[in-house]
Formats: sequence, structure tokens, C-alpha cells
Amino acid sequence: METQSKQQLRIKETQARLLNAAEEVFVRDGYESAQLDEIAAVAGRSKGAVYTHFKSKEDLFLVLFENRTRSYVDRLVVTLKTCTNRKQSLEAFREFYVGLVQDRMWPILTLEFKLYALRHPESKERFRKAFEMSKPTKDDAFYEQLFGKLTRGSKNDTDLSLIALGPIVSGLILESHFERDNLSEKALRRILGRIFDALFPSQS
Amino acid sequence: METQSKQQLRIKETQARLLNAAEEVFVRDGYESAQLDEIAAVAGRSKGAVYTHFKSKEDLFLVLFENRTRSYVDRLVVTLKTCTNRKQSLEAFREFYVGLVQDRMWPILTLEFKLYALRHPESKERFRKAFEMSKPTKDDAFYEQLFGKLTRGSKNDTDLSLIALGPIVSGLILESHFERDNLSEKALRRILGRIFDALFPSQS
Amino acid sequence: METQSKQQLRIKETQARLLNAAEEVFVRDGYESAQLDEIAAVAGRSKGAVYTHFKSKEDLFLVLFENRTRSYVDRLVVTLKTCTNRKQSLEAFREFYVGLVQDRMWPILTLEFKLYALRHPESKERFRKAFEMSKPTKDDAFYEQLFGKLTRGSKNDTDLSLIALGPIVSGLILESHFERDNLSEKALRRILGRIFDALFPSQS
Amino acid sequence: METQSKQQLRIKETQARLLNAAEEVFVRDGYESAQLDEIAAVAGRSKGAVYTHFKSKEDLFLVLFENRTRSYVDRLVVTLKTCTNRKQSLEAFREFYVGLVQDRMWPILTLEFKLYALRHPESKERFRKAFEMSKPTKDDAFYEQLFGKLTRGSKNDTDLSLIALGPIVSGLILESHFERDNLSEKALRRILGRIFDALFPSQS
DNA sequence: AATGAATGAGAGTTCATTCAT
DNA sequence: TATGAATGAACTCTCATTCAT
Repeated sequence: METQSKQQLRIKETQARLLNAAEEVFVRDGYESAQLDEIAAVAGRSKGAVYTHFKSKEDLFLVLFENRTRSYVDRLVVTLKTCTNRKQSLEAFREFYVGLVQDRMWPILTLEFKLYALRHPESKERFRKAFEMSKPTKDDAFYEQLFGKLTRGSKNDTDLSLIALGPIVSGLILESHFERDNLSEKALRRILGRIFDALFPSQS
Repeated sequence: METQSKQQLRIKETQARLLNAAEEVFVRDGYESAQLDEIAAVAGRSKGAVYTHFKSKEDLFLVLFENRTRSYVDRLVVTLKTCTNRKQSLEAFREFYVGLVQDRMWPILTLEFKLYALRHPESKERFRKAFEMSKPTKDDAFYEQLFGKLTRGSKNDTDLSLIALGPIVSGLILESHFERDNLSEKALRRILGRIFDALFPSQS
Repeated sequence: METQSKQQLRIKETQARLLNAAEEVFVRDGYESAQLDEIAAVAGRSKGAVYTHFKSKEDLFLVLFENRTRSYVDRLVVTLKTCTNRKQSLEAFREFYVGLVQDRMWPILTLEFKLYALRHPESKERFRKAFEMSKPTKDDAFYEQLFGKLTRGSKNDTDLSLIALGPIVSGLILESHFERDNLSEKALRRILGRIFDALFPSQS
Repeated sequence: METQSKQQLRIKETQARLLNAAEEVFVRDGYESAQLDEIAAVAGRSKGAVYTHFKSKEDLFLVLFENRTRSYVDRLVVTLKTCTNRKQSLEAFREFYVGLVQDRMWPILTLEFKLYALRHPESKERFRKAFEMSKPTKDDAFYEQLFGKLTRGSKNDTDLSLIALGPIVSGLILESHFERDNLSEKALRRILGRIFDALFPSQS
């Protein structure tokens, strides 16, 4: 049993190492240019190990996406769970959203995923499921917690705004890589805050 | 003269065909997956013809970017030139910007270019020049035409907002490919309009 | 251990097969016209296998040269080691040299190597080292074994003659491919013998 | 008529330029690596011009070989024609032969031609003819002028020696490119002289 | 589970050759 | 005669994937 779990641990560790390495290399080089060899090397494993744990390069890419999306959602859920009223919730949501700018890599990889999905209809279904998952606010409870009961019209607008949040962050983070001076983290926070406030006007 | 220009015409035509084909294929498949063979075929030319006119696949990519960026800027400049007062100018600018949603492909390719630039520091300089060019409002005349003389603080904010416009459109257009229902062209216009107004509040 | 060496054996075999195939094809077609595809096929391996073992076509070419040069030198060294006096040594050396005419391919490949080296200064250093190695008589012991202690003047002449031997054989072997009738193996031996005797007159 | 001959002159000049350029580039890069583009550029013409004057790259190569061989033979013939007795003739022949070392390029190209011929049986016939031509001493008159009437046995040896001369020079010149120090022009002359004397002992 | 030799399809690039002008 | 745009076959090298160990 002991050895079993040791085995299990090693497996988990290898998978984790590979996923971390994959994230690093996919962000750095893009999906097509990323080499399994390189990912394995960064993970301290050999190319063959990738195939022990993942069906293919694409599978690794997708599992990575699913994993990271899940953990992103989890973080948001945890954050919202601690809130006790609507104002606090919205404020926490705003802060969570604006805080995304700290990670300069994940939004890049998100773009990579979406471009990939766009171009590989075969994989679209799997992506769709993960994309779906990435909208925790589709959960009615959270939805209401944040926005209360809305009229159909304003619900539509709110939905739109929710959908728009992620892409806007991604676009801005990408741009920030070319505008270190103008788009500092601080500037990003300010502009995202402004956009957030425009999209989700505090119901006064 | 006649023969000369006939030759010249054919050359120009080939280049135009190749660039159009390149745009189509690069958008559809992404830079890495795009095949020169396919581009040539779409252009009704042979693979070798690409190399008569461009140094490499990368060069074709970059020339395409430079060309299209130039024409985008030209269109904006023409638009702004017809305006006679500030309000009209800003309105035209808003309309131009919101109208970008009609082109569902170019913003995708713009993301492709930026991701490429991010990953190929060797080519960064060439991209930087073209990126620079894509900000016509850096031109003082236009700048003043749109925003008047601004205090340092609000000038900074305005600059930020100008930089943010493009990336936001790109991010949203990409997302719209996965959200045909929610992110219809109409919805995109509405949300972009709202963001624009938040970023450039009519100086009242 | 067993499995290890089985692996190792297969690797060694592949390398040997590739080198043999390379020799055959490089001689037959020349460096530039030789195709990796063909070499791999002759070796009973796939094109990719070449790249598992060699960095590039050029690397394969150079490793082949180094290998074969080493074995040529080894053979000469072994031959000379069995001799017990100067006369016998010189006789053995003569026989070795004249006997080179039996191999109608290696001298051709040697020309190919030298022409290649001449035209690729980048690789010159690697060639130079192997060329250097191909002069075992630079070893003082062998030198004295063959020629005794020489005055400076006659040492110079002897060095010259040593350097000249190889190129002369190569030139003649190449010519013999066009003069099957006149330059039979027998004729080659006779003429090489005469030249040898002129270059290394038996110290009487 | 005047214009005619002007035309003719231009044609001749272009051909001469192309042949000179071809020699330079073929020597420098080898047949396979030599580019028609480069040859044309060196000749101050365009690639197309090559095809106006020569059927193909191979044809240019062969015409070059035929031309240069002819002029080499012509020079030898002229030299021998001035001689009035056997001793003088042989001496002139020796001097001509030893003097070949001055041209460090043509012997290289000769090797290139022979290697090419070896590998392209289709072209062998054309080469054979030119090779044949390059043995002026096959002409009975010259033969006798140099060597007198010989017995069958010594005639055979003499023929062998005549055939061997060229290849030996080529081999040594090639080697001299790697042995600037040891194989100076002076050293080459000395060693070639010695070999000549061994191959053609002054009939005493 | 992990390794890495081997496979082989595939892609960018080169370059001799053609041909309209 | 000369040009150079266009062709397209050919070739090196890459890299995801497989598989024996």
C-alpha cells in the first residue's frame, strides 16, 4: 500500500511537472512551435513520458486548458463564497477580475487556446465544455448573488458584459507586452476598473 | 512604356494576389500551420512565386501586416480629415472604432501578429515600427482635433484608452467566434460603444 | 547489462550501417548529389535515423572521413609495427602505399573530402585535424624507423615526398576510371612503384 | 556589315564573360553548388543570358572544359613546335609540365570535371572526346619528336607516364591548398621535376 | 512508468529551366 | 540578345508519434 501510494505520488508528480512545463513552453512558443521534447526536458522527463500520461500533444494542451480553467473557476468560487451581501460580492468580483492582470502569461495562453479552438473544429466540443465551465456566473446562485434578479433586458446586458470580461483582459495583457511603459500593471488595473464599472454600473 | 507597365502590372497583380491569399490562409490556419503551398494555390501562383516576391514565409507575413496596417491607418485618417469640429471628430472616431466589428478576420490576424511578435524578438523591431504606425492619433494634429488640449493627467488617461481600443476589439471579435448567439454584431457594437464612452467621456 | 548491451549493439549497428551506406553513396554520387534518403535506404534505415546519429549531412560526411582516416592510419601503424629493421620498414611502407591502388573508391572520396574542405572554410578546422592524423609518419618513432636520422635538407625532401604520396594515388586512381585499359591495377602498381622509388631512393 | 560584326562582337564578348565567370565560380564552389545566377552576375549578365548561349548548366560546364582543354593543348603544341631536337623538346615538355603548378585553379577544375564525368555516364562520351584531345602527344609526330622510336615495351611505359602526368599535377595542386608551407610553388616544382625525371629518364 | 532510437509525413526553401516581353 | 518573373521538382531537416526494452 505504501509503495502503491508512492507510485501514485510519482505519477501525480510527473503529470504536474509535465503540465507546468507545458504551460511554460506553450506560452513561450505557442502551440505549434512548442516541442514535446522541450516540454519534457523542462519537466525533467523524457519525451516518452509525455505519451505515458497524455494521448497526444493536443491532448496535453487540452488537459492543461481544462485544469487551469478549473482552478481559475475554483478560485473565483472560493472568493465569492466568502461574501455576504451583493455589494461585497460585486466588489470582490471586480477585484478578482482586475487582479487578473497580475498573471501576464495565462491570458496569453487563453488566446492561444481560443485561436486553436477556432481552427480545429474537431476539438471544438472539448473546448466548448471547458469554456462553458469558465463561466461560473452561469450558476444561478452566483448570478443572483452578484446581480440580484434582473429584468430580461438588463440580464442580457449583464450576460454580454460577463462574456466580454475575459477577452478584454486577454487583449489588454497581450498589448501590455508591447507597451511596458504605458500599460504598466497599475495602468492596466485602472483601465480595467473603468471598463468594469461601465459594464457593471453599481445599481444605485 | 506600354510593355514596361504591362510587366509592372503583372508583378503588382501577383503581389496583390499573394498578399490576399496570405491573409486568407494565415487567418484561417494561423501563421505556423499556414502552408506556402496553399497560399500560392489560393493566389493562383506556384510556391516558387512567393519567393520571387518575398524573402521568406516570415517576410510575407510581415509585409502583409505592414500593408494592412497602413491601409487601416489611411482609412482612419481619411475619415478624420472630413470632420470639421471636435464633437464630429470624436463621433467619427467612435463610429470607426465600433465599426471594426464588421471585419471578423483582421482582428484575429492582429492577435496572430502580436503573438508572433511576442515570440520572435528578432522581428520585434519591424513589428514595432508597424505597430507605431497603427496609432495615427500619435499625430499631434489629430490628437488635438479629437481631444483638444488636455492636462497631463487626462492626457495620460486618453493615451491609455487609445492604446486599449485595438486589443479590446481583437479580444471581443475572437470571443464572438465562440458566442455567435450572445456576441452578435449588434451586441458587439453595443458593448464596444459602452466601453468607448467610458474611455472617452464626452467632455461636457 | 544484457539489455543495455543489446540496445548499445543496435545503436552501433545502425551507425555502422549508415556510415557504410554513406561511403557508398558519397563515392557514387558525390557529396552534393548524395541524398540522405538514398543513404538511409541503403543502410536499411529511415531518413530520420540519420538525424538520430548525426547532426546533419555534413556531420555524417565528416564523421565518415574521420572514421575512415583513423582506420587507414591504424592499418599502416600495424603494418609498420611488425617490421624490425629499416629496409624492411621501407619495403613494407612501399608495399602499403602501392597497395592502395586496390581500393578504387576511397581515394575518390578523399578527393571529394578535400574539395569540400577547400570550399567550406567553416569546416576546415575539423578536416585539418583529421588530415593531420592521416600522417602517422609525423610520429618521430616511425619517421626514424623508416628514414633514420636525416640531415635537414634531405628531411625536407622526405617530408615533401610523404605529403605527395596520397594526392598522387588519388589522382591516378581517378584517372584510372577513365583509362581502364592503360591504367590497369598492374600498371598503376608499376608506375606508383617507380614514383615511390624516385621519391624515396634506397639510401645506399 | 559593320553592325553585324558589332553584334558578333557582343555575342563573343558575352560568351567569353560567361565562360570566365563560370570558371571562377565552378572552381570556387564546385559544379553542384555553383549557381547560374552567380555566374551570370559575375559575368555582368543575367541568368537568362546563360540560356541564350548554352543549352544548360551542364552544357556550360562542358563547353568550358572543351575550351580550356583546347587552349591548354594549343599552348603545348606551340611550345613544342619551336623545338628543333629531341633533347630540347623533352626539356620544353618538362618545363611546360612543371610550369603547370603556376595555375592553382585549373587543375582543381579538372578534378571537378573528372569526378563529374565519372558520375554522369550520359555525358561521358563528350568528356571522352575532350579528354582524348588533351593528349597531344598521341599525335605521332610529337610523340616521335619527344621520345624517338621506341620499342613496344618502353612505348607502353612512356604512354603510362604521359597519362599519369596530369592526374599527378592535379592531386598535388589540390594538396598544396592545404599545405601552403610545405607545398610552396617552389617545392611543387622540385617534386614534379623529380617525378618527371623518374617517368621519363633521359635516354642516355 | 520511463527512455530514446526509429519512423516518416511534411514543410520551407533552393535553383535550373522556361517563356513572355 | 537579354531580362527576370514564374515554375515545380527536389532536398534537407523537423518533430509528433511509436515501440522495444
